[in-house]
Amino acid sequence: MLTDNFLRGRRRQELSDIERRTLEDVMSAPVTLPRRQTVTHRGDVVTKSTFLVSGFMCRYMDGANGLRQLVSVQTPGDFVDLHGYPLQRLDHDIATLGECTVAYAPHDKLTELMERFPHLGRVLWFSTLLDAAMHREWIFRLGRLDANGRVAHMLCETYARLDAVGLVTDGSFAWPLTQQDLAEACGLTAVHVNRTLRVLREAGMVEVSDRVVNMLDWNRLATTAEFQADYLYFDDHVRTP
Amino acid sequence: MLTDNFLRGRRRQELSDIERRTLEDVMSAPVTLPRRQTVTHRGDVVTKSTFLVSGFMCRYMDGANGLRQLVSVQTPGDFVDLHGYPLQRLDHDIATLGECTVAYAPHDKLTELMERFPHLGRVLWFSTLLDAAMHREWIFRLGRLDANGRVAHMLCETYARLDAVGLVTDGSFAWPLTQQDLAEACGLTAVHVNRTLRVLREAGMVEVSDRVVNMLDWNRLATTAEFQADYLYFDDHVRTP
DNA sequence: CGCGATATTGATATAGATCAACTAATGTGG
DNA sequence: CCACATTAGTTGATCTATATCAATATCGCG
Repeated sequence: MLTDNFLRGRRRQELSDIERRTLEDVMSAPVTLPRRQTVTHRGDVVTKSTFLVSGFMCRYMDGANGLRQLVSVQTPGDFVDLHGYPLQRLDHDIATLGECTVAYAPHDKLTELMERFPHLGRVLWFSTLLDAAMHREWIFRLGRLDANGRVAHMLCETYARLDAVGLVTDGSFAWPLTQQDLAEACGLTAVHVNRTLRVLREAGMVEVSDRVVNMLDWNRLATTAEFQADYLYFDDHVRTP
Repeated sequence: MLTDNFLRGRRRQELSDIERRTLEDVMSAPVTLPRRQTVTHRGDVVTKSTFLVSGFMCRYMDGANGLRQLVSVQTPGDFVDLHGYPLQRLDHDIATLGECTVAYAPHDKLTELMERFPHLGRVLWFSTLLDAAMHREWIFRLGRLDANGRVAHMLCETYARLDAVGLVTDGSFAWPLTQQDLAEACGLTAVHVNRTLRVLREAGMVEVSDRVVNMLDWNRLATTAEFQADYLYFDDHVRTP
């Protein structure tokens, strides 16, 4: 099913078969989006939400100097703009990184669905709050870590999230971000990201090349990143109230 | 009523009288909390949420070097840790800045309440997403603005939020944050915040002294901050779906 | 083949950190 | 009510992480 990965990377919540099936019924047929394309602009009114089946997307804001600041990277299984359902209007842009497959969930159908399954409503709420938790960690990353720590933290988080949806093999995973993208995520320049990656590589912690990340020494990388995975809420399976 | 300010600073959503009254009934009697006290720690399981009646609170994360990184400042009318309702466990610490008055809403009662009033449920969801929107802007602030811009942005946001709940008089408002706090919010050192405030003051944009902020030139301050208030969702009154 | 996108490396500049000293205000115990 | 500690703010001197500018290398692709 399309939603096989939904909440697998956000697995705290279990969905019943009927909930899962109903959610699936609400989705449009999958659509392919080309790489590096902005699909929603700040201020746009949204009436459907995008479920990311495969590929990577990102959310970002434009700065006056022309550079953008990424505020999130979305991985398969994410409901990219579910927050647009209560917000109705977006405060940032959304773009694809690599080529993506997505399916759409119209908001009016989500409303019906949540009336029938209040528990599913709280699961969806939970999912949007997980994004907020990642935002907070992102703030920490920018505010308190140096360049090595920021890049390392970014890679640790991505590893953990992709691992949860089965997209890690032998410590390595596909990664469509360029050094420029990584720079825009970490509040650094592309040049400095390049040097930072060299440091991490020469230290034997991680290799990033050819759109593939190879985690060589998780422990040292996580230490450099001050990474603690608790904010991803993977560690327990609790039913929502 | 205690909740008079609820969603006044988040005023997109209107509550009916009955919703408002029911929400009020769920709240504990108001409690006073002393200044500069951590009230919840990362990892704590929470079974009630805190409604901030008056005063300022903040949420923060500890870095390895001992410094903390603020990830949000909460102002009167905010449901400080409503996200703890779906999340059940917090990924950050919560503390008071100045002295505060709060009231608590037990989570089991919130569940009942949302079953009776699904619309109110979406309003609460909306409220937590507003925090996420502020997180995103915070990421932008740290990733793309220099020290002047960061401090200016912080002050612009606070001004806008306090204005919405009627806590601004003649362009000035009470502000319990020390320069150290502001530094921990902006990813700067206290020394540099001090110099930054001097620059903004000498430029005639804003005066921060004696726990009071005086906005002297909103336009220039907002330009310095690249501040656009749309992410606070004040501009329109739309009913949730 | 040649062109745009990406990655890499070196040289230099700078915003902000760090270290240090001092002031002013506030509180507190004797 | 004083003596002294504590907290917050201010300013100067120096250091450093990262930005900026510039050149070259590599690679996929039309």
